[in-house]
Amino acid sequence: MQSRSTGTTVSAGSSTKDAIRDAALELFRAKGFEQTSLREVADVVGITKASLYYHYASKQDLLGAIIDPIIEHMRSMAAEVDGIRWSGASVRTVLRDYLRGIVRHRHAGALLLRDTVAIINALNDRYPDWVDSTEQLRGWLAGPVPTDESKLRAVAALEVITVALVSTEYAPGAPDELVEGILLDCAVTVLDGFADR
Amino acid sequence: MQSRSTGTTVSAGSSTKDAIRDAALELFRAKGFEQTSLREVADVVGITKASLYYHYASKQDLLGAIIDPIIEHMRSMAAEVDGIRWSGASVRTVLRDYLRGIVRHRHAGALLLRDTVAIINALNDRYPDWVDSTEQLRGWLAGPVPTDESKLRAVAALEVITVALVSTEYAPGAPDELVEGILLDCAVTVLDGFADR
DNA sequence: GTCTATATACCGATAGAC
DNA sequence: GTCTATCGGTATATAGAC
Repeated sequence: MQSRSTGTTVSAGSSTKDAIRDAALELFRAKGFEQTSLREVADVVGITKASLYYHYASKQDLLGAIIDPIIEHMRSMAAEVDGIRWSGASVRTVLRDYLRGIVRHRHAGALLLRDTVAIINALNDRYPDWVDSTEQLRGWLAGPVPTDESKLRAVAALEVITVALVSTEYAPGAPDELVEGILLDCAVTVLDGFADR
Repeated sequence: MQSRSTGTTVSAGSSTKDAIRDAALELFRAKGFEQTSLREVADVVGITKASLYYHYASKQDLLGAIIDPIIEHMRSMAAEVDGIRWSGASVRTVLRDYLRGIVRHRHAGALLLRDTVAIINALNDRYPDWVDSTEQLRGWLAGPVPTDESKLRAVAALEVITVALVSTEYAPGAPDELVEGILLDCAVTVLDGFADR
């Protein structure tokens, strides 16, 4: 659909469309979605705003290209959890899988975490059931007989997971395996109320 | 500076200036700071946009009136921590005080948490050293000899504390004392790596 | 203190030439 | 696929009457 064409220097082996997406992610993360104009994105890429519209039909489309993968990950986790019996072991497995996906989509996740209001406002037409997904996962983690305490611990555990999104800022040298191990331990501990190692 | 004047019916025992601040906080929380226009705020209060500018010199001024108290709390915690020797007991005390302040400024805190990028962008002139404050608290919590693990655990512990900002959404019936007790336990546990109760 | 009216600027999006 | 030019809308902020 997109010919590799002649050896133009848009970006190392990447199309203009991808270059726009990458530049937008960087700017959205630094300045926020609403605070970033498409003119600024186009300037970074080296094209005009009108050219950008050739590749993306709207600003929401561009945001969708960035956010889609991590939203899909969250949605699939919520669906998967529906058929899993709650237990100490399955809780750890679910949190581990969730954490791994978060790490994989780290950059988009950091945007989603820090600019939640603007992004949800812009994309609640595209993802009408995203809030329900997060709610479902939270409810499952709180256990079959939720109490105020187990609900709060579930929220706290998910909050701990999100630290993976910004781990490179605070522990730049730590490899992903270490980050995943520590945060999974923290999240499980928060849910249980005591460590099980 | 602001005469109580005659008994006008601006709001129950409150000035117009306060009514503007309260309406703005509610709208900013629901729609985000940048997504909320001063015209909308003025409409809720029942005045025009021009009248609003009589009370607040700019949109940033209005945001500052909302955010100032919690920023000041964070700054004072960071300053206080500078003279405290790090220990298991002092860590718990600091986290408890921090958590109590967060609960006290819950509404402004929830705005700050969910619209971080927009708010920091709007107010980084007014609070040039706010990021340093949070960094200082985080560094102290990580202990006298920080490792990648202790740094990550410090970030995670502070992240757990922020759950207090949205606790009323997920555990509406829980009293503040219960919320504070649970979250303090979670945060301390995350920092230690095992419970100490 | 509140109003109407307006200045100024930028935004997202489109039209149409090349 | 990229450009120039522009439309329609809305935003913050101000001027000046009452």
